[in-house]
Amino acid sequence: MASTAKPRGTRRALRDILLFGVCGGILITVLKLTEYRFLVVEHSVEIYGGLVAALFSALGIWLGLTLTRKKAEPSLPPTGPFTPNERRISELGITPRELEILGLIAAGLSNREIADHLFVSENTVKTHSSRLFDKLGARRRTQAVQLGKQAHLIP
Amino acid sequence: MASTAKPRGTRRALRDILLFGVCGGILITVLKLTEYRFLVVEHSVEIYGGLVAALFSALGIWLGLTLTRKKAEPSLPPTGPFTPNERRISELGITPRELEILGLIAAGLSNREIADHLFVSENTVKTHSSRLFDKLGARRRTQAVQLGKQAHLIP
DNA sequence: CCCAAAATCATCCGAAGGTATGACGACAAT
DNA sequence: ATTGTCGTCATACCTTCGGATGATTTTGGG
Repeated sequence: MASTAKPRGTRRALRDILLFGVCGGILITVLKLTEYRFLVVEHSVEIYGGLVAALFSALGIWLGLTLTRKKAEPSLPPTGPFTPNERRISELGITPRELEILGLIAAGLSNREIADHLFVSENTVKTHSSRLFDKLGARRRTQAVQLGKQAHLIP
Repeated sequence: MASTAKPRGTRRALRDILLFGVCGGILITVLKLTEYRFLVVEHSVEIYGGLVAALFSALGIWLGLTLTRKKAEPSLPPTGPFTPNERRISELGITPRELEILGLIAAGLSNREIADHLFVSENTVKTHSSRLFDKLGARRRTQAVQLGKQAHLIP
């Protein structure tokens, strides 16, 4: 509990302060560099700063977009180009029962509903799904569904 | 300006940019007074440059993550035939933010992760998703994903 | 300027999900 | 007969979700 001390209210303020500090440092440096070379316009430093800021924005956005595009999906074991259903299933050691439960999870059913649908106890469903998540490398059922579809384990 | 929900994102980005420029200008002024005292790092410009690069990356990532497609390029059609079916969206009264969160839920993210990704609090995400579930008629997030895909709200 | 919608954040609390561990029976392979 | 896998179930404990509610702020329109 202490590990996740989260002052939510400060998030926004923190952002602004961070922005302020960061751009301040950057501006200082750039100004420092440019000043000793071409800058002889001490009266129009503001304009120069604005220019720098614009350049920063452009490059920053580009950088951020590029990075986000890259790390879209961190698939773990798919070393091959394409692995069919059963191949991947046996690779991951997923049992038929677990696969069946994955399908029901993807259908949006709760553990309780799955248990009723399969005529087993809810604990059993939990055990299966736990092992399934472990094999899939998922922490949540939504993630398990995503990974399962991605690996063509389920339609 | 295609199907991207344009209304409030532009203004927000504008505000950030403006803040950027303004505090930059202020910093410059302040700098003008201080640089004649402490700034004696002319010999370590390289190190300073490295530092700037690091801050650069951080700022870039932050910017890219925040303004992912709020003010990005208008290249939407060539990416894919994904039609969010705005008819049903407005029918159900789903706001852009809620739709965004639905997408992240479908990606398998937890509320906490979504909050971090969008730079808002977890409570906010919960509020959005709660209303989203209500509008979709879903009781679980897995069900919301299923219904959302079924209604072509998400790819 | 005031209003409405949307977005933000918070707190409480019960429900559902997930982890860890252990156990038992069925069944196949060795 | 021993071993291993699979399916089943349980108990305890913690985390995450989801509902309900109220509040504040931002933003766009009249």
